[in-house]
Amino acid sequence: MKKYALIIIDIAYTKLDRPFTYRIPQGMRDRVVPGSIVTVPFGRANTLRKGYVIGLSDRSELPDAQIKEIAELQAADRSGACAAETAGSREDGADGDFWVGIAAWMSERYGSTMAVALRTVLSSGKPGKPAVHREIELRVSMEDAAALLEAFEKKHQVARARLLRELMKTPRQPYALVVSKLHIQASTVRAMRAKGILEVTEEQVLRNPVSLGEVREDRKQLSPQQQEIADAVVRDFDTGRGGVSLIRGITGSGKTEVYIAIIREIVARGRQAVMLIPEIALTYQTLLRFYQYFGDRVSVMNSSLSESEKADQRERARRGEIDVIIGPRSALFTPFPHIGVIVIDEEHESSYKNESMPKYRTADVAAEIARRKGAVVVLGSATPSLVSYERARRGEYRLYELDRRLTGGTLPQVYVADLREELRSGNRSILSRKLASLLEDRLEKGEQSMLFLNRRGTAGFVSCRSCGHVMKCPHCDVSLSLHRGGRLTCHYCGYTERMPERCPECGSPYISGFRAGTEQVEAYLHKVWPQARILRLDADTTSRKGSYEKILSAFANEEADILVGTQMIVKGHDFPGVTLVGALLADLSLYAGDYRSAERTFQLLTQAAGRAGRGTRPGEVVIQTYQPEHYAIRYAAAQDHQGFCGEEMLYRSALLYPPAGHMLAVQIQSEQEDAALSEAGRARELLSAKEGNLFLIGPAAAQISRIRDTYRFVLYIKDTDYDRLIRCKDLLEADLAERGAAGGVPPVNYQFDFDPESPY
DNA sequence: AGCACGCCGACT
DNA sequence: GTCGGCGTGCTC
Repeated sequence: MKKYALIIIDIAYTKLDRPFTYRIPQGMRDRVVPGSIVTVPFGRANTLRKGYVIGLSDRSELPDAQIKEIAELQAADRSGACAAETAGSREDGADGDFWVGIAAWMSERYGSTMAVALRTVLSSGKPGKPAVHREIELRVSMEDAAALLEAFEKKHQVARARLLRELMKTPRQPYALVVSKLHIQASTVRAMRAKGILEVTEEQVLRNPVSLGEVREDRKQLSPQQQEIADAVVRDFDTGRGGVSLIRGITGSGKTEVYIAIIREIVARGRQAVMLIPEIALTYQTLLRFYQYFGDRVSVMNSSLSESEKADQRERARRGEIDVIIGPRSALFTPFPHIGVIVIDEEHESSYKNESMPKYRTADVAAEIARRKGAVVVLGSATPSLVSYERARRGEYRLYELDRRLTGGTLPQVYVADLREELRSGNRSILSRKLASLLEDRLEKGEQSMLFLNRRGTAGFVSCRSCGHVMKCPHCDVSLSLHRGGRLTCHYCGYTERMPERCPECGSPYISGFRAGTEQVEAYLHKVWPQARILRLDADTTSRKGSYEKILSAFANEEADILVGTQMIVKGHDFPGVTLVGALLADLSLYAGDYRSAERTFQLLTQAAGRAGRGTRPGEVVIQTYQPEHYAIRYAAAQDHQGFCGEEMLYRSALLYPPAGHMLAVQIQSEQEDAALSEAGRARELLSAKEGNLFLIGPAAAQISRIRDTYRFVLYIKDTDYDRLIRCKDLLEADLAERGAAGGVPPVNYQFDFDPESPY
């Protein structure tokens, strides 16, 4: 029985990201194992903090007096201490070690702290975004505040004065923003709070749970094509060949049935299955099909579950009470005793890349878990990501095709409407003549249509019609967006202010928001076809809990003729009554300003086209664009994924973008612009000196050059060898640690993103 | 992330 | 002097 435990404290701070030795109390010695989550006294004040056990030891190099004792064993989440007793399996009893190993692999591969990686893996929570949002609020009148301010200034209490002055400008502000911007210590806030000058409020951050409606579906027989794929994957599992299989299956080709067939076989062999779905696409139809086969041996993880409910699911999985878990990205870390298969549906979806640290790609972590467990991975999509498709083409993944619709329906007829042409012939409306006439036709026939606008974000920015001044966030380099109730909000830091009556720049009263979007489209449609029943789906209409599902099921029940929305309407849902889909401005997503914008546009348009004609009637699609000759639009119209990939790869290869090569984005942040810039320059120097012959770009200011008064610079490193990029990351980290010891580090922060999927 | 330690200017 | 605030170091 080991006496000591090596523990990583749950603080996302590089200097603390190393193991600390704690004594295990007698009564806990048989239960504390790697992967255990514990509470330990930490620091001079012995404040109780969460920690993760990463190893055990008999003795310690430190004098015994310096070692503290573990206070509490919080959870034996991955302990494996009472794991299934199946004999002969090599990973038995070491499950905690297994997940600690995965965390270590992730922290090395993606350049995060061990604490953050362990948090992601062990508690299966949602790292990064806090569950509570703290705000500081002024609690005295303006007169009193002015008096206090004067008093503080007289006493040279500069920190308090700074904070008070800021609160007098804006009485309520996010805690994190204030503290970082004004260099205020927590103790200062606490002192002022004790005096009753301000109050710190905590708000629960709401998540929108998905509530499910009633649907029924019958069991289906697999087609020969489906059966063949299922058999091949199961064979890979049986022979121990393992690996990743990619299924390219057009919408309606029955990918879900293939997943179920594979999972059934592997579950029958005594192993468990993880079924991953994109964040918002958990459809009742999918769930029901799984229930039909696995009954109460299947469980669902979704964002509406509380932390304790999630913990319950994990516990059931660990005890072997369930065989299948369905859930988003985080369900990957479900502590099954013997994972046999991991399925990732709609593999190309962006929600599979974690946007906060560690910035992992789900398919890659899944492949690593599978490799270590002797399991298989199945990826499925109608429009596989270029990364996955290229790996399949190179033979790293196995590629399978499902190219027939099960319903026997034909592929939709796609038209491209040239908006320049429309303008030339005097049509200035949002609808091309083609789309307008088809829409008219559907309304007459009583069939349904979907119109979507692929713009990112919904609330428009506010600008002055007279001088062109755009309302911007004072702390971030972005424009503010107009929300309900006439408030302007910053999406990056949460800053809000009232919508001004007059332009702050020129005083003109003609300042207003552009709500150019779905609302405008809806109004236009209503004007032209007053009798048409229209539903609208965007961030505005779905801000209330459950309204997203409500709108979609109303449309599925044919309670409306037209559904207008942003890209969220093209994901996942199955509307048999829809025979017409219109992409109103296909170009919009082409201008996102990063190397993946063409790919995203192609995927979006192809997925949208797939929504038409899912029932028995054939569908039609109209893509409206100013650039009909752009290859993303041409190939989407032709529904030609392979063709698109071929052309896109030419471009990626020429510039060594992923998947032709690998790219590491090094983000260097500081509140001092010059410090960030010179640090970034230093990083570049160091890399070219030590590694040499690297493809370096920048440093340059990030696209959004300032967030929360923190300046952001990016340095890109491109190379064909991923491991070399890891070496670069290690090099920078080591240099930082070395200089930290010597005490010569400017106040900068590094963040790494391997093969970034969104622009910086 | 917190908290103690030590430096520096204002008030008894 | 010493009270009290603000920056710097250390945490098994």
